[in-house]
Amino acid sequence: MTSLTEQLRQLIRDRDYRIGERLPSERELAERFDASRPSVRRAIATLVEHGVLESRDRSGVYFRGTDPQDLLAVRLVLEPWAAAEAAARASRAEAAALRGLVAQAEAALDSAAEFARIDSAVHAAVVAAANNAVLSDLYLSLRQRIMATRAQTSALRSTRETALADLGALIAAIDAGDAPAARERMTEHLSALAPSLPGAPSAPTP
Amino acid sequence: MTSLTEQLRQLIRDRDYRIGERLPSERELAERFDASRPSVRRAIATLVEHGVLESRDRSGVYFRGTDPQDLLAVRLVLEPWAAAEAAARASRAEAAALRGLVAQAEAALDSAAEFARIDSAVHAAVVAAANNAVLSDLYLSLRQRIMATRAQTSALRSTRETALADLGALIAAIDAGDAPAARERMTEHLSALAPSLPGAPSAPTP
DNA sequence: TACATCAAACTGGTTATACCAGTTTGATGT
DNA sequence: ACATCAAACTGGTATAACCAGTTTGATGTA
Repeated sequence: MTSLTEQLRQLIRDRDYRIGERLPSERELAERFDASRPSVRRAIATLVEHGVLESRDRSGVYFRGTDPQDLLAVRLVLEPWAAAEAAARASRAEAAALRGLVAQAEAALDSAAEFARIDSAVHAAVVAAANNAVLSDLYLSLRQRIMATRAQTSALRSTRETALADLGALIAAIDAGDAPAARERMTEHLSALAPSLPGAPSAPTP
Repeated sequence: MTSLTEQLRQLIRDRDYRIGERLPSERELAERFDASRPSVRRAIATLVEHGVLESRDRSGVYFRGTDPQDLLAVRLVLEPWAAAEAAARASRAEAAALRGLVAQAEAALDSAAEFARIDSAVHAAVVAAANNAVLSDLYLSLRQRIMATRAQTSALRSTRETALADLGALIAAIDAGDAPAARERMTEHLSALAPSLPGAPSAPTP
């Protein structure tokens, strides 16, 4: 059973809405999802609250999109710090869970989609291990945006292998309680997402 | 004209709810605010989304509260970075708006409440000047929490004078495009909030 | 054909009402 | 004093209706 918010997010991703494009009306979405209009409104409100959609009175609901560079910039500020906090504060159970996730990632090297799912779970788990309730809530919002954005799955196996090595080093640093190393590893891992951004040079510009 | 969300936030602050305490039922709130239950539900949902409230099915709506230390820790990560970005990217108009706000703050030195309001506006303006849409949205969430928390107004005039000096230096750094200085000034300014936190030593502990 | 006009259809926002199924509560009987 | 249980209350959901702007497309005109 998937929530209506998730169904809506899925629709946005699958139809590949462009920024500023209008979604179907609330009434049509309700019919399509076989739900009531208030329920659809609630799902829309959630995504509006998280900056994914924009609702204009008497006009329609529009895809707001997210500037991938803005998103990555915020992640590069929050997540390395979260990793450092996790290294300093993570409980034994949280550390064990992180190691388990890395093992799962290794087992999922063959599937781009599955690997991406687990990678995402690692990020969330690191944030949770930082033990900061405000940060955890903020990250929920970031996840909504990350997931509504075109999936940045690493299509190449070699890319996934690099990512796995990054994650292993990151979790090892957290496990060892080495905050500076954890911060550095997370920064590296996230920076690997930059080249896939629109406008990033695939070859040096003259 | 105040929004229902704001009225609700005000209620929470004025009645000084304790963490975990239950709010009146949706039906009672609707009657009290002279609004419909769906409208009240929408306001509640907003505050739930922002981590201020928690809604338990068939039980009630509860004040979730915010750990002031967690909140300050997140602000100390995001806002100094935002200040640095603002220094690097702020437009002439944004810089002028910031200078205007500082002038307003100076004029409001005599009123603790008014000074707090302007100080809050300065933080929001600095974040806006960073020109990062994701950051701006996240900060909306932080503001909800900041405002729902017991107002940390600086009761003493001397404290306000110190804060004003901090702000002046901060805005000057942004104006000059000096990112490292802006970062440092924001860190200092926020750190001044720490001593008022519960558990902070008012005198050195032996 | 090209264009201005305008009415009808459609939009999100709001309210009212009713029902559901668990939870809480307090009166009841022992 | 205590266990029992029915009634009141809770948030979650659905249906329906109305509002007032927006959008759209058919219409009539030049």
